[in-house]
Amino acid sequence: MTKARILDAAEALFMELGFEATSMRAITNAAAVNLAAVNYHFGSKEELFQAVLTRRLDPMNQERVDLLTQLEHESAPVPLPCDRILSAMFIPALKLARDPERGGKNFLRLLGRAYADPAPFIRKFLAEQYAVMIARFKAAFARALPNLPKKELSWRLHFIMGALSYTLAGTDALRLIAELTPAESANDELLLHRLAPFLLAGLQSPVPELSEGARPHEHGAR
Amino acid sequence: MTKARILDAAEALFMELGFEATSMRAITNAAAVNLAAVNYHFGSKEELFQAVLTRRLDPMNQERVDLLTQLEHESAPVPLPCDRILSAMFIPALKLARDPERGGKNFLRLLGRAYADPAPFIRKFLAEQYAVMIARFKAAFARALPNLPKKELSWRLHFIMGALSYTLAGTDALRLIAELTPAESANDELLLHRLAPFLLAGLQSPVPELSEGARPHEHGAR
DNA sequence: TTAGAATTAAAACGAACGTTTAATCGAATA
DNA sequence: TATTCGATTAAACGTTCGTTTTAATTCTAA
Repeated sequence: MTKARILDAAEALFMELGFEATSMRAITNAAAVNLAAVNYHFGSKEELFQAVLTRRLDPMNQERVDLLTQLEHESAPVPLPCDRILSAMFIPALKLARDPERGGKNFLRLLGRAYADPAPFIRKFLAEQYAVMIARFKAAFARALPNLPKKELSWRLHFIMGALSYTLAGTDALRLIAELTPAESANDELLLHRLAPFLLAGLQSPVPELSEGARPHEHGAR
Repeated sequence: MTKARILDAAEALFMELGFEATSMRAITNAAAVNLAAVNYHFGSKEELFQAVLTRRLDPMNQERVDLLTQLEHESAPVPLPCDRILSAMFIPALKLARDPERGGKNFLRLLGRAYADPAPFIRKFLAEQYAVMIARFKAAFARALPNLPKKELSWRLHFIMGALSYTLAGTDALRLIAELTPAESANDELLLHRLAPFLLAGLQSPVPELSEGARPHEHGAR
């Protein structure tokens, strides 16, 4: 199927080069299809990019919500604890990373990059794709952390999404900085099982006191 | 000065559009200089981009190292605690964010984006820029956390750099997701004072047990 | 004042970009 | 077999890209 070959080739190239730096000719060459095939099947380069993301992202986010719902039912009437909620976010990502037929790590790296892409159509698309899932998980966390102010929870969710997407993007630059071997940083399972406890500790940490002038370790800035 | 005007305009445009999507003509128009001026003064678009980053990044990382050294001397012979080490990373970034004359938030957003950019010359450049500073901070953390395995520390530093750069990049997309007002997410001081305790908790959390088959909450994957 | 270098200006370079057009193919339908 | 219609092809479209060239202008120092 031509459409699938284009999607596969585009996924790999967008991951490697980014959206702007990937040309239609590079995509169609890699897919061994005619140059016009992308515009015929998808309309434009932007729509192709969205199709590449949707193909994997939609099912994964749905799986996350379904898993969360299932875990909550198993735990009811006790609220699902934080670590189980986090696992409902991580496990579908992990399963996808392990499945080469669904793009595997390549797709997750592409996704991590897309988060930081300034192109408006990408930002808009991601916000729409994630809105439902994030709201669902935020509600779950709010039940697990009844004493955490909503605003603080929003911040911490923001940090979690940041660390997660950044980590999955797997930039080689910081890989070197952290002195991790490629084999280690390419092991997504190991990675996520290190990341989850790290984020969990931050999520469950006490609320910092930010009352006027009472910030810890002020060093004369301002 | 023509060079300075080019650097300022390029900084703003690279931040807003990314490297590939920013054209030389857009830069020189915004800077009100001739199109050829960039190639004359900087050689190429890539070298201009590196010049934009170096102008701010070099002094900031130097400031971080200097501040860390000073705090360690004040604390000696007791090892500097984690929260003070983290503050040596954050305070220079905060000061830069507050200083419009040094690019302010725009530059930090640009920097956060650069982390996720797949372009090899950017990755290479950043790795070189950060290598010294990260090594210096890793040594400081190792002294503060003598019981934490080196490899685990590498991971946690990776997560910290990820959350920090992602947060400073300030993507609008997830701003919406987290239901934070633009005013709130634009307040870098508030942001970093929320992020620091979050990361500190993760950094100081106990080492997770990852011995074979003893992972917490395994859910049948594999 | 003037020679010479530094800088700017305007124009053009070839290459690569995303997209479109028009012709052709291939298989299912009648 | 003839017809139809979606899929594919080759070619060209106009635009924009980063860079270079050439001429004019400005600045500096003798």
